[in-house]
Amino acid sequence: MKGRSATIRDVARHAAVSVASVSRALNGLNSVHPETRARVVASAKTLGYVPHAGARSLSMARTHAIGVVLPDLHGEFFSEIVRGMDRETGARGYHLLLSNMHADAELAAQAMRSMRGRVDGLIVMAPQLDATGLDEALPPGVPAVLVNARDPGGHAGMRIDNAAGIDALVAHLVGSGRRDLVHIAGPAGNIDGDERRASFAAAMARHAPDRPVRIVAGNFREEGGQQAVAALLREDAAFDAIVAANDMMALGALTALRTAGVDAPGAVAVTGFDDIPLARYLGLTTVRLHLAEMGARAVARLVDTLEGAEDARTLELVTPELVVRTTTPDRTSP
Amino acid sequence: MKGRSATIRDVARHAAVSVASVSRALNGLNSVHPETRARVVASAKTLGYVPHAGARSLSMARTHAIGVVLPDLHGEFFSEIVRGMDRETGARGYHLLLSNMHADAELAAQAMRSMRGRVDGLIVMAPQLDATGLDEALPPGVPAVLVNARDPGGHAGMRIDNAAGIDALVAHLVGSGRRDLVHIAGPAGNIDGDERRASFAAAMARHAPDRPVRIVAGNFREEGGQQAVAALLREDAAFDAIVAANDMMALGALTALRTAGVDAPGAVAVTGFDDIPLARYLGLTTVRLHLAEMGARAVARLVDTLEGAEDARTLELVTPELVVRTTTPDRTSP
DNA sequence: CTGTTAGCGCTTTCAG
DNA sequence: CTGAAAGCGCTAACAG
Repeated sequence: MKGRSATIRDVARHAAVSVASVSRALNGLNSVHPETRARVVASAKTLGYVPHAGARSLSMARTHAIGVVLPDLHGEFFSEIVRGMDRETGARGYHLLLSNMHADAELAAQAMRSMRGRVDGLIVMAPQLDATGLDEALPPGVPAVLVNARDPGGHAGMRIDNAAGIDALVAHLVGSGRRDLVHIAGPAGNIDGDERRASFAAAMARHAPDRPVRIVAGNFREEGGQQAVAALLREDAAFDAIVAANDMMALGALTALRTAGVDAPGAVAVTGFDDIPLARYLGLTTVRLHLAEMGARAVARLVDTLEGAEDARTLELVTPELVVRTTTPDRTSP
Repeated sequence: MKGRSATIRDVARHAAVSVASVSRALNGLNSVHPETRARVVASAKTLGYVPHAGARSLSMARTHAIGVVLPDLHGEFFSEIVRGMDRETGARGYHLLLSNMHADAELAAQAMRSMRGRVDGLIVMAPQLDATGLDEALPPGVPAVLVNARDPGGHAGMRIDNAAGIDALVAHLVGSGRRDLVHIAGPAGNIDGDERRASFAAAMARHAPDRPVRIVAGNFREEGGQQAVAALLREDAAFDAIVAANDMMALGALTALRTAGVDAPGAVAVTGFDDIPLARYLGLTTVRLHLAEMGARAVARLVDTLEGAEDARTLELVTPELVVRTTTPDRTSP
């Protein structure tokens, strides 16, 4: 009951023209007699003809699809990025082909290979893969842009500008009268964690050069924030602001502070990083990432190079936006 | 500098065999002399040969990809579903091809057509498309499963079991000693909103047949919950439990109640629907949707039919899970 | 076990 | 303006 769907040949036969003419007519080439085109279009419609994208791709050596290799769609993070990519991809007339790559580098390579002939370019989100391991995995001749990779090597790359984010936070804190900031770091080895930690030191040097750079360990999780505060309190440290490496730790810090009887935004201000939904709800001052925009930019750059533009194969940063809420009240004015 | 990547023919030449043998060797067909296979594998490796998936698909009439047509990746909702699909899809050796369809039915149809020859099957998330409009849009001969569609028509479908969710909530409330429940409904016209409203009446009939069915209008947003409570308070209604059609409205209701001086979980219990992250944080009793599981099931069913199994082309429901937290304290025991 | 030969469905010279 | 024919890269009979 399901006679295979009509091919271009069926249409040609029905319209009594050659397949070449059908192709030309349907693709809007100008060298087609109006009447011929009309006949073809009519035949196509009555036969319910839909071009076979696969065949078209093979013949044109162009799939109009871009592949995305990512660790796991887990959490707000990746889905936001993918959302931005999906958007841009649709706007440019491309498709998105997803493939999640499990931590293992070998599987990652395989995931990429399996896309050859299916996509025109690749976007790789490989927090764990380094540039060289990537070069081996990347199919030769396939343009790629690396998102959130430690080192894009000779490829185009997209990253969050952690330094700018931390700098904005520290500047804001110092500007609101805070003097003794301490940073709750992300897990060592994590790209963003590492960058934010380093950036904190740099920001302190710039905005409060006379103050010491205090950093306590964390893990990006809520408990991490609580434990960090506990440690701080235990050693009786003096501090009036906490710059957590992400929102979850900031929340943990906030609750730990309050349950310990510390006047949370009053005596010690708290900032996060990411601007997760909960942050808005709890009034956490933080930094918004514009993940969707980053995804969109990745696609835009890739498509541009696919369509002939020369890409600088450089690392492009997307700047986070400071979002001031209630956990960092101003102290400079009475 | 980028000599086109090696084809099967290059490998054949290099290994001094026919392309057929290369194909057989590389695809693990048994009818190949071990030594030949070894030579082929070696040649493939030295040439850096990666099979061209597109060509393979065309020849085999099988893409091993499934297309997903969805409104927009916005919010926790869709990304969770897509995540589940991505998982299952990877496990089954398939790829996911995304394509977001803007509300317009014509564009939706186009999105689906554009996938012909690119995918073996389709998963359509079309809250707004009805079954008939879908039948016209669906490429003929392409198996599809509809997720969250009002009426799957003659297709396979997946949906959240709203009735089961509401029933569990009402049973729990009545079981904890509540008598006067009121439902804050979702926007009229929304599938889930409508179903939950109807289910509320049904659940009341079953668990508290002697009580009236009270329903106030809402819109799935936080303000909707606040306004609903305001209206309730204004008319001096007597109620000891609110069953909101989703978590956001439950939150709105909760805060409205509290700012109005009502003892929130004490005098009136509140429940939501969805189990968004915020719900856990605020201790909201609600119902968890298992969205990822739904996505995975959709893929599983589709792949099964693609691989020959007979699908019942029926609507399959995924049951939500009651999550009791602190907004519904027990009142039956002192 | 291996090679030859048709295609898969479409685009694209190259001649009319 | 139109048609015939040669592929795109790979698989799958069909003969050896």
